[in-house]
Amino acid sequence: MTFVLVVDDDPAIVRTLGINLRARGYDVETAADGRSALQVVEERLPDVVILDLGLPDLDGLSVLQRLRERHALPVVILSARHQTDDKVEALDSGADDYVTKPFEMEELMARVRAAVRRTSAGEPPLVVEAEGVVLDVTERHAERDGAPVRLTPTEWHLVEVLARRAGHLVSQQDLLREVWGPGYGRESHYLRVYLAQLRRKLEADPANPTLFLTDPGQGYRLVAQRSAG
Amino acid sequence: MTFVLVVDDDPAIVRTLGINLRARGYDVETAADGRSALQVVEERLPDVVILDLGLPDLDGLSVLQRLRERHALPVVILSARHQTDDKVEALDSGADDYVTKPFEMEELMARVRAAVRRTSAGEPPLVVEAEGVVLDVTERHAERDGAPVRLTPTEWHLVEVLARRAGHLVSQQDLLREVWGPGYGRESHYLRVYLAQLRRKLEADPANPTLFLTDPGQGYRLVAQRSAG
DNA sequence: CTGCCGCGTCAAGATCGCGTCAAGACGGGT
DNA sequence: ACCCGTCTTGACGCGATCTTGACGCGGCAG
Repeated sequence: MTFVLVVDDDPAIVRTLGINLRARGYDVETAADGRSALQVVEERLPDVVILDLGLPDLDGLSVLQRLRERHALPVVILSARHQTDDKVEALDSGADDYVTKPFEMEELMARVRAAVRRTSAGEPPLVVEAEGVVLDVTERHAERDGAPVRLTPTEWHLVEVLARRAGHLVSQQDLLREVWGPGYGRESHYLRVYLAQLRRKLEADPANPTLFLTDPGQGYRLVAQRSAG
Repeated sequence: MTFVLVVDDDPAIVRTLGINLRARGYDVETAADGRSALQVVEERLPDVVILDLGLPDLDGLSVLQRLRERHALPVVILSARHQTDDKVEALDSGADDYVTKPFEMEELMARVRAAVRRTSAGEPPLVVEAEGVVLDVTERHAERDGAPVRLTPTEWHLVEVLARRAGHLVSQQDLLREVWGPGYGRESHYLRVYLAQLRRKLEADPANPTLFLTDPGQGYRLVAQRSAG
């Protein structure tokens, strides 16, 4: 999923943008000042940044430059300043686009799409590993002792949810809701069937699982470590 | 030297842009209609195109689309139409930027600089190769065992998205969104038809594909290596 | 000791997704 | 206006996958 960082000190704008972006299937994080924006970039490396120039702490331009020093990710400037000089300076500082407030939501969305399309970063790899078993979730590739193992779509979906919280307990309800959709939550039946299949395919001894553990009455956990992709 | 193609039917604009661009060290060619614009692109392959939407012969949008069918070069739209819908449509058709007339010369220059910077810094020519099949995405030239193969615009678009992540899984949703535009994502139908066509044209044995692989329920992947352009 | 509940297992029928083919719609070029 | 290539849409068969039901086991509480 494409991950957008929205940086603006106006809560109303942050909110509207958040709603619209999420409605279009983006994952959204927000920041109200330059400092936290840079922090989010370091921690979560967005696919695209929408950046307001008028921030309380740092000048928007210096945020842009700091950002450009370390990352190539696309930046769309969103600013109340409509002077030509401002636009030129921002664009020459590395901005990919410059939109003035007030703005049309649809246009901004289209410009964000264009910016993302150009770089098309793709998803960050998610790989977990334990006891000779490798689960590359983004590539949908599984191995046991070096031999490839085929998993079905639903099995992958389940593995994905468990792998995201590798090592931690995931409740049955959460699993059902994430894999089968909202409206599910009581069908623990499904989980039993699929966990059995996953164990049969991946565990050394399916009867005594060490990878996919059951917390009776609670949920399941995947005992594995995230490894570099 | 950076080579700019200016397409506009208004001689005054062409002239002003020409002067300003040349003063900044660009090599400039002009065209007054869509037909000659496409011709120049074929012959001299500009680094960037400034394209007016209101042309006498062809719709500016179709020029853009035709251009996109064969080349990845950046296009900055310059248009009198300032409706949001027009902008959205152009940007989603592959435009890199959209500037409305009347425009500030300095701003346009900055946007052109930004467009050039992005692509020149960005992607090298994209050529993938495997099992006697060569796919030159930037040049839009395909070969199987030395014999040229014709691909349609949509087929190329699909190949381009797959080739960009050669060897990696690309989800059905990503493919649909990138090729058919945002708003698509559930029409896996299209993919089946087009993948079948690509296999028929490129695979040694279309019934047992080795190039365009299916991950059932997930997406497709192109098994090929990037080679020098 | 006994009944109940949640878990794991297995198997069978229903359903879904993929590949294939072909007909109609669309649009550009002449 | 017509022709051609391309894109969209529908139908079909087949194999893989999902759902569903039944059963046994073991822990726990009464």
